[in-house]
Amino acid sequence: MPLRSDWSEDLCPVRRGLDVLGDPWIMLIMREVLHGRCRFDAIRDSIGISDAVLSRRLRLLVDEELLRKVEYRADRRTHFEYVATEAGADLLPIMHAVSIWAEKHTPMPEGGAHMALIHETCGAETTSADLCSGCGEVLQAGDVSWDKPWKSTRERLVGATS
Amino acid sequence: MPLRSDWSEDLCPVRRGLDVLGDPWIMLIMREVLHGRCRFDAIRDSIGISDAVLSRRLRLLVDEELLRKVEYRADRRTHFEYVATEAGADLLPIMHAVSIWAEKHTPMPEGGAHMALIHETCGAETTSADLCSGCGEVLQAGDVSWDKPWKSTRERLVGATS
DNA sequence: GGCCCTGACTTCCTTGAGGAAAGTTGACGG
DNA sequence: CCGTCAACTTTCCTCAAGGAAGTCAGGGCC
Repeated sequence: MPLRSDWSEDLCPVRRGLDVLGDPWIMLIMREVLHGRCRFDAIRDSIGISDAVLSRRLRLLVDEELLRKVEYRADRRTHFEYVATEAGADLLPIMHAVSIWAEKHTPMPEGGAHMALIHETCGAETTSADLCSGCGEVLQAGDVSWDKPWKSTRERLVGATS
Repeated sequence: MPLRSDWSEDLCPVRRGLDVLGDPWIMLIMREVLHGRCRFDAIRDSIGISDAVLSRRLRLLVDEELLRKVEYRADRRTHFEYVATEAGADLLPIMHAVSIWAEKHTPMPEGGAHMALIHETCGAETTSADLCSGCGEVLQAGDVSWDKPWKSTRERLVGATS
């Protein structure tokens, strides 16, 4: 992102993190992948990003090892999909923190509703970003569902694949 | 940020949050303010941002009510400083989450060191973003210090001011 | 009163990011 | 062997983000 300097070598971890995460698309793409929407079209249609930008971001994310590109067969054809690495799945607490902050501090739009973060292991809703506020366990992508009442869905996230 | 669409009305809280936070400068500016570097010059010199960009971002942050601009007198002059609102101080868990992620998943540069997040209320280092992993209390900006060994500082953050 | 200083912005110019649409590649399937 | 589909990649255009330099408004000093 050359409109600003490179922060990947910065001593402060916040800045190093923002070097990758300080882009609004990155987090949205990772959210889709953690929701199991792993294919190019699925991601594009779901977040409303242009082909060119999505393509660039996916390459960046693979380079940075937040995603891995894998082949698989379906409909008797070879497809590609993107799966989260451990680094990618570990963005979960950041997404939770953003979500909790936004629910508290941005106005709820018409037709919106509270999105509950469910720790499926214990069944409780968590109000904390990285430790389940119900049972105290560390939250992992594979153990969490996001309950979106406005879509009537409760989707369990997909964790990292080795 | 009109290079992309406006997400402030989006039903998904992650997207609403990223509408404000999906910019690398925002978080850095807020970090400086929470560290007590509240004046224009102090922020600029500390994060290496140009005057124009800083000025725009500060206005945005005041509009969005993450910061409040206040006058104060020092050196027999009237100065301005920016202080965090509650919404601003509540970015703390996001910063912590980013910091924890970056320490785990980005390479530590030459001369870097682990930045410990200290919950001054109980004295323990926390490894969780929003609940102290030592005592379980909710982490508030005013109760946390960031220990940066590479600068030999341990700075206590400034919380929200009503 | 004139002059300089510092802090806090604006103005202006260049560059590069975002997006629409068209082109490309490599299987398949008919 | 031709069309199709997924998954990009490229091209081109526009617009806005970033940054250097200029501006302005107190305040102090002589």
